[in-house]
Amino acid sequence: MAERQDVHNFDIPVLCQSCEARHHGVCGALDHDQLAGLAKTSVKHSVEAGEELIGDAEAIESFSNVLAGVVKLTKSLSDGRQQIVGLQFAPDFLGRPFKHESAINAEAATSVSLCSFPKTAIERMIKASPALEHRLLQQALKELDQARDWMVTLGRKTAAEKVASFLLMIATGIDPANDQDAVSAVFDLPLTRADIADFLGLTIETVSRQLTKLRADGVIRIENNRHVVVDNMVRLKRRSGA
Amino acid sequence: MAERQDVHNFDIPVLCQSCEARHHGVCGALDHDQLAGLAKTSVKHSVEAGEELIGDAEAIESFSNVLAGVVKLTKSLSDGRQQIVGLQFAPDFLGRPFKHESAINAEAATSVSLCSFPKTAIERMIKASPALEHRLLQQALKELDQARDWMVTLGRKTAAEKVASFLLMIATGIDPANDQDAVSAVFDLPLTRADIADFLGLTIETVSRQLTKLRADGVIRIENNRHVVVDNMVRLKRRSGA
DNA sequence: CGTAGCGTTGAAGAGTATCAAAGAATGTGG
DNA sequence: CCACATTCTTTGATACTCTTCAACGCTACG
Repeated sequence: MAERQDVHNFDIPVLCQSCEARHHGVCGALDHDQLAGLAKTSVKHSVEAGEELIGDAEAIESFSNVLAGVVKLTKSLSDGRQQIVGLQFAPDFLGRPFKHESAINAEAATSVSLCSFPKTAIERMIKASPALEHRLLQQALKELDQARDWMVTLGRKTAAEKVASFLLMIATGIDPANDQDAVSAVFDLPLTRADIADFLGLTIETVSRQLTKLRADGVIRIENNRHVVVDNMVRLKRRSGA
Repeated sequence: MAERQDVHNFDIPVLCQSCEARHHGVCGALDHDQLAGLAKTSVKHSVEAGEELIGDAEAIESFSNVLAGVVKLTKSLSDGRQQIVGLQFAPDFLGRPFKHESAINAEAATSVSLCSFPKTAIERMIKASPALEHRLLQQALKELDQARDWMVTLGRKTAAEKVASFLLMIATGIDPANDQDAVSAVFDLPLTRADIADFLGLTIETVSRQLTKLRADGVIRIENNRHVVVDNMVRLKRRSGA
C-alpha cells in the first residue's frame, strides 16, 4: 500500500503530497511539473484567530489556499460599520487575481492554516495553464453564487430567518459530512457572536436573542457558546425562510 | 476612411461590425475565425421591459451579450419576497457557464437588446479559446466585486444611505460619461420604485419617502418620476455612507 | 370620462437597534 | 489552585427606523 503510493507520488512535491488543495482546490489543475514549480515558491504557515491576512487597499502580493480553518472577508464603511462578505473554508482559494489592490479585508476567523505563493508565480502559471484559469473561473462563479444567495438573506429575511440560515450554512459548509439532506448535525461555530452579527447585518444582541429563541423552542442545543447540536434539520430549515 | 474600415472589417461578420461587445465585451477575446463561427449561430433580438429572459430552475440553453438596456437578476423566497441580486448593462455577458440550471431569474428591466448564442457554441468556444475564458473570469470577478459591495449596502446601510448609494450606482454605471468624479449627473432611472425597493431590500414606500427627502433637501431633482438631475454629486456621496 | 398602473403621503405598529447591566467563560498572576 | 481581570454572551428597558395598511394623486390610455 505504502509502496504503491510512493510510486504514484515520486514526482509530487513533499509539500503537496497530503494537501487537500491538490485534489479539490486550484492546484488540482496543475500537472506534476507545474506543481513542482509552484511548490518551490510556496510556503505553508499558520495564523491565529484574529490576525489580518490582507488589508483593504493593500497591495496584493500573494495568494493562498486555505488548508484548514475559516477565513472571513470583510468590508467596512468609513464610520466603522462592518459587513462580512464571504467566508472561506478549505480548500478555497484566497486572493483576487488581476488586481493590484485589495478591496476587502481578509482575517482569520479561527486559527487557520494556509499555503501561500507569490502573486507573480500564480500569474505566470495562469498564463501557462488554461486549466488553472478554468479552476479559478469555477471558484469565482461559486463565490458569486454564494454572494447572491446571501444578498437575499441580507435584503429580505427577518433576523430569525437570518440566524437560522446562518446555522444551516455553517452546518453544511463546515463539514461535508453534514451534507445537504442530513437529518441532524453537530458542529462548532467558527465565528463569535460579533462576527455572526457582521455576517448577517445585525447586532450582537439580536443574534444572541435569536439563538436563545431557537434554543428555547428546542430547535438547537448550544454548549459552551460554540458547540451546536441540531437534532432535526427540517425544523431549522423551516425557520430559514427557504 | 470608409474604405480603410472595410479593409479592416472585411472578415468580420456583418452582425458584429458595429457591436460594442466586440470591443468591450466577451467577444473581444475572439479572433476573426472564431467570431465568424459564433456569429453564424447568434441572433440579435429585442425584448420589452418586464419580459423574463431566464427562469429560476430553468435549463440554461443560451447565453447573451447585453447590447442595450438593463437586465435585472432576481432571486425569490418561497413566499414571494424578492431580491434583485444584480443589474447588467451593456456590454455585460448574461449567463452562468458550467451549470445546467439557472439559480436566478433574469428579466428585462427596460426594453433590452440582446445578442444570443446557444450554450453549446459558447462552451465549444471556451474550450478552444483560453482568451475567452479569461474574459469570462474577468467578468465573473467584476460581478463578484459588485455583489460584495452591495452586500455592505444591504447589510449595514440605512434606508437613506441605500437610496443615495443606488442613485450613485446608476449615475456612474448607466452612462460612462457620468464618470467617477463628475461634479453633476443627469440620467433616467432604469427601474421602477418597486424594482428599486427589491434592489435595496426596502419597501416601495420607504424608497419613495427617501427620494422625496433627497428632493426636499435639494440634493436631487426628479422629473416625470424617472428623470433625475444631480447638481452636486459630492452632496449625494456624503449621504451614501461610503 | 373611467379605469388601471405607478407613485406619494399619512398614521399606526412591528421589528430591530441602542443603552445599560449582569452573567458565563477564559486567561493571568499570585 | 484560587482570586482577579478581561472578553464574550445574555438579558432587560427604551427608542427609533422601517414596514404595514390605507387613502389619495398623477398619468396614460381606451
